[in-house]
Amino acid sequence: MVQIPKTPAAPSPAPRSVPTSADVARLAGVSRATVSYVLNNTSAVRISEPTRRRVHEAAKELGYVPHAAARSLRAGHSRMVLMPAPTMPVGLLYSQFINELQWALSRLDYTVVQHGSVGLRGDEAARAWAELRPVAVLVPGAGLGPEGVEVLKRSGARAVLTLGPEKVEGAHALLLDHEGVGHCAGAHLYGRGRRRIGVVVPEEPGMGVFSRPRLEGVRRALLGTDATVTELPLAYSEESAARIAAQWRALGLDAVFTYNDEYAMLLMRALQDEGIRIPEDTAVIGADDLMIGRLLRPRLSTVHIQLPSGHELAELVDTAVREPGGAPGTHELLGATVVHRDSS
Amino acid sequence: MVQIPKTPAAPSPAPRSVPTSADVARLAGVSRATVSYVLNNTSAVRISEPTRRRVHEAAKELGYVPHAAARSLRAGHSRMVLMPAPTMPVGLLYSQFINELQWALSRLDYTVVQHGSVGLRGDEAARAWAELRPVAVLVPGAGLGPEGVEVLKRSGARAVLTLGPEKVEGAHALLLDHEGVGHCAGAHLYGRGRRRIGVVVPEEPGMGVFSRPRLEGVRRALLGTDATVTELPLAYSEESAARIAAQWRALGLDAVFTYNDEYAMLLMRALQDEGIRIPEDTAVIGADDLMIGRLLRPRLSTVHIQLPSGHELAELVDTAVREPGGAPGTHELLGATVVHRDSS
DNA sequence: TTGAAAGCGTTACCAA
DNA sequence: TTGGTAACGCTTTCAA
Repeated sequence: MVQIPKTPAAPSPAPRSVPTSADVARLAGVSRATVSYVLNNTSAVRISEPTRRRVHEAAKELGYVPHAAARSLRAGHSRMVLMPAPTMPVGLLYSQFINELQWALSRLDYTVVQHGSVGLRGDEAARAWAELRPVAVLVPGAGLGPEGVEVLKRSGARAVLTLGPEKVEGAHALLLDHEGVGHCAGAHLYGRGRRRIGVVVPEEPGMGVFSRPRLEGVRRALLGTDATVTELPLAYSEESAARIAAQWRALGLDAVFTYNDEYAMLLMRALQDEGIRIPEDTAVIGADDLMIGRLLRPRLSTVHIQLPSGHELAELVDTAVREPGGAPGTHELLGATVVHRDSS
Repeated sequence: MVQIPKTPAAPSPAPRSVPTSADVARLAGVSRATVSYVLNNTSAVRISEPTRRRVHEAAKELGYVPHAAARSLRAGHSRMVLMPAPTMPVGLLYSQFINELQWALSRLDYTVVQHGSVGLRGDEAARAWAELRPVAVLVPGAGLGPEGVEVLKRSGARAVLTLGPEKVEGAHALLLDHEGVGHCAGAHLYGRGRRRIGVVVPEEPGMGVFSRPRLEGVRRALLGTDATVTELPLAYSEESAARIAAQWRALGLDAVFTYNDEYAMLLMRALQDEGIRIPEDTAVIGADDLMIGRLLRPRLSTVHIQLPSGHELAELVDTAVREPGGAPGTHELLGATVVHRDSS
């Protein structure tokens, strides 16, 4: 490898300034306008075939790539759909959903961008997003308040969608019914004859928005029955699971809802290592219906959450963008159903 | 909820056009320049305290958010670091790494953005990224060719880093030594006395770039020995795993390297369901050192990959941005080490 | 301490 | 069929 001293007489072409449409125009011997017409296939004007070719060749030769910022500045809008990048490791279910959504939105000619907003609280994050002037913002989880929505709309976002446990004023909300997930699990365990029911509450910060409603759902399902609910704080580590498992017999629980399948795997392992039999001594049910649940022995019962398909959600975004007047309060409740396997 | 007919006399303020710095200036009774000075804390110029206050108040009242595109258009550069969003579900290891990286880059005042480039092949993707004029591009995995790098650099990217199995001309490369991972695994199994060694090759499209070098690494480790290597095509589904497990005794293997821990879990389960004892009949080793490996019984041996810390990588990006001349060929080799548990 | 004006790269209108 | 030109929102130099 040749080390380059001071003078950039490198083998690779010297770092020229980046080519603009003006450069293309100059090289092709036409005006900037013509370049724009050709490269955008503008149908309103007809450009002669030889000219088109010259423009295309010039563009290719220079390695011209249009400047998105300039374009959207001129146009007054962009086709960017912004989502915050997940700030914590996210399950398979959700990451598949994201991919599907990105694909569907690309088909509709949107550019999907995940903004790495770490360490930004609520409104700061909203402002950071707003600087990019996205045409739509899709926020999973909680954390966006009504003020945030307002900031985004004021800065030109034609649609703000939330996908989370609670409705946010001014935004289209897709309600993930975490409370319903808990309710499902609780009702299922009760129906299987269990009465002393534990509920795992992850200790990882930020999970509270999801875990609390799930817990409440269990409580509601068991309201007015003779069943009891016991909270089980659990960190995602073997030590934490072992600690709980060691007290298990003392706790006297005959069932546990583990928040999700990943925590289920963690806890089941610890329980089995303690000699607790599943489901005879303790029934276990998870949530999210991940692949690992099917691979556990006994196979894990779980609560399946009916996420919208990426395609549906993409359509929803597109509609909201095209008709910003359309009842911003619309919301859909996403269902939960039990998948009964062998662990309960 | 009030349905809005035609006239947008909504309860929420009518969708005014988005406020610009000119609007702020008008409301505060100053010039646009002054607004810019105040909001950017420009030190070269001293603005009286009362004026500052008026500007800040006006900005807050209008909900003004600066327009990033206009700013970077004028400035001639941005602080955006672009990464392609992962196109397939990604392990815990990697997603934690991404988070750490995003955090570290934010600390250095970069905006991190993951671009959802689905269905775009190599150079198309590079062009799409180039339109956003990122100051740096970080590409995990394969798929970016030298032409792509050239496009990005020509459009002003001051640093292009790849994090993958092979070096790309013109880019800083962090080499993930997949071949070394396979070599580790192969050497380990051989050292444990195994001689008929299977290697799982995921059938999912796009994994070939990673799985092939891992396979080759095993081959190299066993070169010149009496051990044999058998390729085992496996899809990430229970059926596929069951199919392989059914033929297992006929295959006569005494060890298997499962590409990673997730495939290990899948295959181990199928083998155990067939009554194959691990590690007595067949030793198993995975890779990536995921949490699930510790939860399997027997505990899974695995190959740990030494990823750079997010902080280190962020520094590397920053350096590359500030000194674009700095030997674009630099590369680091990231090590792999065996974590020996009970499955081998 | 503040204001006027130029210019970043694009596109769209109007004139040639 | 093509070219000139203004405008998008912002920063910055120069002048007042």
